Amino acid sequence: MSVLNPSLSVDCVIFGLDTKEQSLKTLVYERDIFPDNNSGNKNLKFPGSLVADNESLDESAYRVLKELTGLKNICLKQFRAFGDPARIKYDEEREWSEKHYGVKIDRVVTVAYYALIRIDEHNPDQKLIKDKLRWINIDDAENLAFDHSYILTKSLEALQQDLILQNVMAFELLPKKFTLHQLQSMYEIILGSKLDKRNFRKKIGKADYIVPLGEKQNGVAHKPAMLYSFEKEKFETGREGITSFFI
Amino acid sequence: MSVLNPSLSVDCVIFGLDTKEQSLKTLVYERDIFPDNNSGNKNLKFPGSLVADNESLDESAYRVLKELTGLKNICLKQFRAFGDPARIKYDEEREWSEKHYGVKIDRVVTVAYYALIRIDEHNPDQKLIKDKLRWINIDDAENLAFDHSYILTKSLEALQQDLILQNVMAFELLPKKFTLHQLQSMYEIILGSKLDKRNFRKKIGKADYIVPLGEKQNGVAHKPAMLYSFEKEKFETGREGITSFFI
DNA sequence: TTTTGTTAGTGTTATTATTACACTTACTTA
DNA sequence: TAAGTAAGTGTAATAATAACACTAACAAAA
Repeated sequence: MSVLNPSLSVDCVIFGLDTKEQSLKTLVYERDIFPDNNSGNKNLKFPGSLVADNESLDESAYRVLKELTGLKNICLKQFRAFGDPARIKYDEEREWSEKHYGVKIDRVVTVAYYALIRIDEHNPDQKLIKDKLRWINIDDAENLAFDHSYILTKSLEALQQDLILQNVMAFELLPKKFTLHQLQSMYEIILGSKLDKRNFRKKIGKADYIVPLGEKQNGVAHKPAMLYSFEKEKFETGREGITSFFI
Repeated sequence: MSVLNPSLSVDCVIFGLDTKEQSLKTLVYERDIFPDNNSGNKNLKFPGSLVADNESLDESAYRVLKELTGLKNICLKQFRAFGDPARIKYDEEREWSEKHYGVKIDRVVTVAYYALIRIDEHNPDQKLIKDKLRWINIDDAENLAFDHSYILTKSLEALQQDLILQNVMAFELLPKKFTLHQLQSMYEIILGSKLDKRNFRKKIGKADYIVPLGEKQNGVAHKPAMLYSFEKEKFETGREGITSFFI
């Protein structure tokens, strides 16, 4: 690999939808620069790295994600750069970074990306998960390393706004065949609020890109639900039906 | 001043509302690295500079704007980073940058900001305007230096989206006392489309932060219009009335 | 003083979107 | 066979949007 730029990094905020727990989590990478007992979350940071001199920001983000988590074929979205010279708060953090990357570090501007995946589908590399990576609930993500808690707040705002303004990412989270309950539940988890079932279905009914398959669930301990699929082509061309999603 | 980071810059896309010409312009800085005759817009770039090592991105953007245009007290908004390693397209551009900043330059990631001002109010420094700066119509801004035409496209999208989702910046463009015609006209210029007068006024009527002053224009060659003012406090707290602006 | 040009200002109707709200059905498991 | 669970369905009130055309008040020109 080529030379790393000591003042430029990318960070990936990976949101994981936990459909069982009905919660939204984020993937963090654990280091051991502060002693275990009273470190709080200071050892936890988002997967990220310095940018190499021959790669674009997007390329860098995808590379880093793959190297640090094993995740690929997921869609990252750049949402902001963070450049406070005091982002690196502790001497230990700076020392860790210098040792880790093998370069002298002064200030680092980071370009942040986010992605949204299903935890039960795209699980990251199991060896990494055991060793360094951990899913934490977004509500428990205070006082992360650097300014990463602030980045998390901003990325959640960006995600919610993109979801409301109809981002395709949301649909790509679902299995190929899904029920309206699953779809609604996904919106509720991400937006952090409950939606009315009947109004939700009324709205979905107008979207021509969400099509019933004429096929039902089976093996469930309740009335089996109709399965639906998301038709990307219809979504991208036209996009009639839904005006805006649940503002 | 302190050391400039050779791989990190900020660029400011300043949108200027030209109320007389009913058009949206942008402020560009002219260089002389390509011969005058066949250079197209290649000599034109947005005001921007490398970032100093002790300043935040925001500070850098405000500093650069002031140094290069004389503009201050305007609100810049960061909207994206651009990091294609091939952003610098021509050898001449690289050479110019190296001479200009006095550092060796490989690849530069730029963090872009935009602002929206009224051309007839905040005119930039007159000496600079004569010498280096120029307002150009956004429709004539093709083939600018580096990737600045692409940056312009993206910044306009960001501006329009922010305006629709009710950004305060728009109101700060207007004189303290303004007519509904001026307000509508501003929206039309920025959004690039015409709005219905009656529906517009109906919508504005619901916004409690746009208040009639009980005072009229005078000296105009037509029926004098009621003057209104924008009340920032009411806008920031509550913000009842308008739901979303003209999607 | 009359005419011309210009922007101000106003209401209705039809359509569509939003919100709030409660019961029966179909399946599995105990 | 009962209990538990999610599926699925309709209405009515309110609010938002879109399309549409004329009269009023002023300054300047004729």
